[in-house]
Amino acid sequence: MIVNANEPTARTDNPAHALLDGLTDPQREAVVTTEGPLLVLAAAGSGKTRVITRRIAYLLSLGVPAWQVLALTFTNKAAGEMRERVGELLEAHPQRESISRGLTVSTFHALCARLLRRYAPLMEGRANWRIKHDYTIYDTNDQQALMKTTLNALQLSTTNWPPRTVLGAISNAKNELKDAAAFAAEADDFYSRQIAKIYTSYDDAMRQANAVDFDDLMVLTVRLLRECDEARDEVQARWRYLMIDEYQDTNHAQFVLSTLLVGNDPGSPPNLCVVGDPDQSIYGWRGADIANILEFEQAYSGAGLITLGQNFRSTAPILAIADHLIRNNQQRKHKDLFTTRDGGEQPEAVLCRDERHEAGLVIDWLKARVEEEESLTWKDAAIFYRNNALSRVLEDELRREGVPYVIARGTAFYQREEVRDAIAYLKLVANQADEVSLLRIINKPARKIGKATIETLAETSKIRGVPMFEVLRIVDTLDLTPQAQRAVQRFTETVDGWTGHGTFFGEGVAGSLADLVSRVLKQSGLEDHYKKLAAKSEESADKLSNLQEIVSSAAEFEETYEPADDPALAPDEDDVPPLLSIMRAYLETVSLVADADSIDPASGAITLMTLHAAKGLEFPAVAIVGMEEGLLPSSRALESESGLEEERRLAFVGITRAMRRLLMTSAKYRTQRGLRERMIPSRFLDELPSEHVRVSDQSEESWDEGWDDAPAPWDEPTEASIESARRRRASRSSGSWPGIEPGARVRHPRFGLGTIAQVMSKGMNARAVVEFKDAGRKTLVLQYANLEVL
DNA sequence: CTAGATTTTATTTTT
DNA sequence: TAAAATCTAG
Repeated sequence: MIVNANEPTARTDNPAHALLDGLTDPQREAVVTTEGPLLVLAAAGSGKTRVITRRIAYLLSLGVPAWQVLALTFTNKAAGEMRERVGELLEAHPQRESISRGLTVSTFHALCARLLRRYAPLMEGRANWRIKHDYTIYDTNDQQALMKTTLNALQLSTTNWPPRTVLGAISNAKNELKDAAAFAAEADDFYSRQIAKIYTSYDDAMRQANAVDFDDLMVLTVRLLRECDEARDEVQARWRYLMIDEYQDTNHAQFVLSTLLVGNDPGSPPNLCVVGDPDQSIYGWRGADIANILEFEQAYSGAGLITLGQNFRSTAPILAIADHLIRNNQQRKHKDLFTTRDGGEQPEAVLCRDERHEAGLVIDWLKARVEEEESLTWKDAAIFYRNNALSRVLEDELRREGVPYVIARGTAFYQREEVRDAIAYLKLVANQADEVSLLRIINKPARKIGKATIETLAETSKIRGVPMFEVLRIVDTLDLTPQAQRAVQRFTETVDGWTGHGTFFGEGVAGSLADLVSRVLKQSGLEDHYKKLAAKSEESADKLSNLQEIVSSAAEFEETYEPADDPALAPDEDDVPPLLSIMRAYLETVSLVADADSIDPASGAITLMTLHAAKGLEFPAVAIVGMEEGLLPSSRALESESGLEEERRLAFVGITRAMRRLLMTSAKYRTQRGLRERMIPSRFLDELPSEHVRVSDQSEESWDEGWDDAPAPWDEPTEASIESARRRRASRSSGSWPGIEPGARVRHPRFGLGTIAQVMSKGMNARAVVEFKDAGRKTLVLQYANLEVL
């Protein structure tokens, strides 16, 4: 099946050498070069994972103690997979249990979270050290909530200072290891001075809440290892071999972190092996610095370089179009991609009518592939898209057709309102300084602590510099109505009941995590709240069952949880109640889940995911939808050349996931946030070599089937229609629909002249019943957005 | 203070 | 379209 250009290594009796079986020369080289810094440039599909896992197994079989080996990835899924595959490779080994004990395979973020838990006490009391060992991790939503309060306190409007934008600027600074003071020192214009001010206040609020964001995990660990000799010495004495996967996605902070973990003493160069592919760098927007990989050899003197160029994954035509596409990137060092898998079907590109047509077509295509090829099943098929919003139509259609599918959205469960509420209660129990969580749930469900009361509490907390929860305890001294004071007191008593007044011991305190969770759900009133509503709406019934699911998830976590007996990773928790320590571990895990983590290759279903989540995976049959200007490349990325090139790499990543069959689609019209728009096929489709792609235009087929309010395909956009679309959009955002009332004459792009018979709804997505005399007196319910008033 | 209705606004990718 | 913000009636 796979014909290897290089002759495979001969099998020997040495178990270590069995690990080299079936590897090409450069692959084998990468496995056995265990000492010193090494850069492995691994092209898409070149057996990168294979090399890393064999390398780890090889090290262990040579007698390197597992606890000296550290492998870092970006997702939990990648880490789990790596651990599993190393285990499989060692299956034959006589002492496989003992030689792999203590091996650390982790994500950057989880490793940092652990190191901070462990060593934070050593840093407490140092100037500006922000956190204690019982800190909370804030996710994007928490960050935004805190940023909103921060901006509010600074009297800055969220219109001029959008929280996302401000947080983005701060995140960039943190990725460069610039703290608020350093940022302020460099700020030489109004805008950056303002950001510096916000950055300072935000960090202040984070300190107050004893919380860190994702970037802080890196920043604070770097500071810890730089300033605390004890921590650094322990860590460096321990991990002697470090491997980093997807190195092209590391940012500056992660670069510095990796040198701190293993040291970079010219006298004894570190055993640091990094694996990556500049052509698959797709996280530039998150601060990934491609210089890390390009300048690796300068950063580590004497570093080795191995290039893996042979592709074992895709057929020749697929590889040919990927190669052709990526050659359009100017900022790139050319790399030869080659395969020995000759033959294979041509990739296809199809122009569809609209997103529904596209969804149906893609599903039909995948169905046909599965029917045609015996060895193909649903689980071998995947659909990729640029943004999550594009999955909706696909999901609808898949459900309608009864095709099994899974969607890679590991975070979805924890993003639900009711689940976030429950987690917020737990976070508050774990860290009472956590103001974001407190504010989230203090009046949820409603317990008569209203806006005015909360404002007084928050203000008092600000003025006195006391955590808000402490203010709740002295509510009787504040100028509030007796009712409000009672309500607040009852709330504090409830929370104190869960924590046993901070002791986590005694009567009424939960005995297990699951027990605590179910108490919290009951006594907070959250459960009752949804129980009451469950009979009325399906949504509430769902929410109720989600709450139950948290209890099960906690129980499951508890069952599989083993406290690390690892000196560098286990927090010093002799005097910490077990319940508290397991809850912290649970909250940490929950905070660090990623979408890609939920992908289960064993499920018998089509996988749907974003192009970003697809990196590192492969599927026999792949469809990429929404290959349109403004989508892929995304309109945001079009602002810069480097942005465009990153989009091209994203397309490259998508294409190179495909092993045998590939379909790319674009739609002529697409409804985005309720507005139907004319789309232009992606420039990336034009950049593909025509001799290797089968292109077809199906956008004008079977028009009578789809009787919706779409513009007719033969209506090419004219200046006038573009202008009227612009006006419609403008009037839509201002919320007014001039002249739309019963009797008004209107024109619809597909159905022509008509009269409004009845107004169904007003506002932004207003609809009306319109009668069309010309089209056989048809009466249709249409969106105002598509009507032109005459 | 609460709950629901109404209006406004924002849209990429994620640890 | 969907989420967030704002308004309104009880």
